[in-house]
Amino acid sequence: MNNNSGFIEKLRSSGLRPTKQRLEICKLLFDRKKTFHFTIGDLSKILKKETNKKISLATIYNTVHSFKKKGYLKEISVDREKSYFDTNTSNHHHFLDISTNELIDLKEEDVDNIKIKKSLPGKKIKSIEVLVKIENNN
Amino acid sequence: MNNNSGFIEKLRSSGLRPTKQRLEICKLLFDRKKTFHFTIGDLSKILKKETNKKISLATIYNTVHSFKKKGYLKEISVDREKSYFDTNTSNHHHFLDISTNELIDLKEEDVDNIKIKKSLPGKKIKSIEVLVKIENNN
DNA sequence: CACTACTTTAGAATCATTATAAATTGCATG
DNA sequence: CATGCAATTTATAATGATTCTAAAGTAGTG
Ligand SMILES: [Mn+2]
Ligand SMILES: [Mn+2]
Ligand SMILES: [Zn+2]
Ligand SMILES: [Zn+2]
Repeated sequence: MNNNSGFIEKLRSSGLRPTKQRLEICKLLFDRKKTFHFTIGDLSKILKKETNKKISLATIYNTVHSFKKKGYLKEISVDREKSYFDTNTSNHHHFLDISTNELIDLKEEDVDNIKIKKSLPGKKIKSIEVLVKIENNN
Repeated sequence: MNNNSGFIEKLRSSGLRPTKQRLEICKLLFDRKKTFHFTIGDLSKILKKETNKKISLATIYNTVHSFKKKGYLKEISVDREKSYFDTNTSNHHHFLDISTNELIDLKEEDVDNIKIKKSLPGKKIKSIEVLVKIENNN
């Protein structure tokens, strides 16, 4: 979908220099068809396996955080001891499979539109997200 | 609502000895009309202020975790860097005020019943919870 | 009172994340 | 393409919330 020079453009256009570390991480994160949900620990392991060049852990943290700041990643909090990042940055709902700890996107059409009948004075709604915890049958 | 001897009963009946530390924490957590959402840091501060006896931090952690295990508290993950506990242990929805970092319960009638139209083979739904992020108008 | 298991506690250990500061790299400029 | 500078990477140290440890204290039982 996105080729290497696509990523170079993307990074440049948001004021990030296209270093080889960032490009490596871009390829891993964004060169796929389905949403990718990961923790920084996951990402670090995958980078170790799938890459010959070694990227320092500090750089992985730095990169994920700058991608988040630029809006290329979204952080999802579903469990105290795991912080997930999501390549799908739109507002969307999730299954959380508590048997495997896996996050799965729900599509627009999988969930009825949600109406919140309460409002608080001086406050407006910024986002509405549903988390559906699932587990193995029996 | 719940008096001291009520708490003693409650603790005994779930196999927890009613120590003065636990009773102190019970009074603070459960002797109120509205749901209480707190972090362990919050709780620790409040205990320091509102109590003359000093309860060690380890005990606060121990107590909150055993109350959670016994089903008297529920843990809510809405932000990586804060883990909230909730005295409302039912499945329910929340506002999260991102201007103040405050969690607010939504009542049953505040949110339409949610239908999930997708299902995964071999998996069943355990809970459905909505998080509505709100912020100050302008 | 005496016994035992449970609980509390101070302090140490852990571990994910962040900070630091020196070395390296991208890139603009001439 | 050589130079200069800011951005970036990196190894390492620091941080801080949580958990662990093991010793001292306490509740319940008879
Ligand atoms: Mn958890
Ligand atoms: Mn956050
Ligand atoms: Zn997602
Ligand atoms: Zn609540």
